[in-house]
Amino acid sequence: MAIPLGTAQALKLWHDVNLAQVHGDEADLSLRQVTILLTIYMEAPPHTIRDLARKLHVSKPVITRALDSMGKLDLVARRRDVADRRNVLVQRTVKGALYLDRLADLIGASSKNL
Amino acid sequence: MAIPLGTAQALKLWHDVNLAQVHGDEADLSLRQVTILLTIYMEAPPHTIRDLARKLHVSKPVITRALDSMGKLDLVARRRDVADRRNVLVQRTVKGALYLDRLADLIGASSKNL
DNA sequence: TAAGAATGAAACGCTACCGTAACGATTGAT
DNA sequence: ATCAATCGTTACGGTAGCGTTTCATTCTTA
Repeated sequence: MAIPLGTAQALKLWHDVNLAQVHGDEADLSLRQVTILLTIYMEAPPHTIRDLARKLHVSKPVITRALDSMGKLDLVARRRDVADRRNVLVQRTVKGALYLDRLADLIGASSKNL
Repeated sequence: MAIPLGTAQALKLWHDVNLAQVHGDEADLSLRQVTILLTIYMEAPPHTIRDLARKLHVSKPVITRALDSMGKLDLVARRRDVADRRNVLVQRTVKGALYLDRLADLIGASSKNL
């Protein structure tokens, strides 16, 4: 982006995207959940519960529960680490990728009419 | 903004802002709540519960409860309409304006390092 | 191999949100 | 003057999130 967003533009962008999310039929995730989802998809694996908790400065149960919820929605998947069976590796799914694609589209589209 | 956001940029922006929100000590509002707050501050008054509900495509109790929560935080204020005492006019507050200022700053700052 | 550390999950109590339905207050119409 | 319509709120039952603490499993190391 060439020009950083001014106050009014930033708020309009935020408003438009949020409004579309509220309108839409998508499951609307909590702030923490989206952040976790984005971290999983934007940073390089492997992602363990502990790593995610540390990155987001939240407790491990927060991550576990968020993965429970998003797992039910097929947005992420869990897998035991075969090397160290204490670890759980969080993995991406097709539905999760699609979800973020749509989110990105929404942001991109909203950014066009500022 | 001169150049609309690409997929990776959009998601990075979203991630960074959300992460800052999760880290921060601010009360993190729900998706609906922020949307309501933004609507109140960006669109011209008067704002009634019914209008807000219609704009966001949600039921009136959702608005009432969101105003309850945000009212406790002094982010918005309620006032009876003197002309038609059935109506409640939703009004802005200093704290609400500051909250959105900080949000806008966050978005603006994040938009700089894309 | 036995003791300890580390990991993720489960349990517990709490708070808060949602959708639907019912309600009191106020206004407008007949 | 009533009766119906409108407005916002409250009540109810249900779901889901949070923080903290506790637990079972697995690995490490002494």
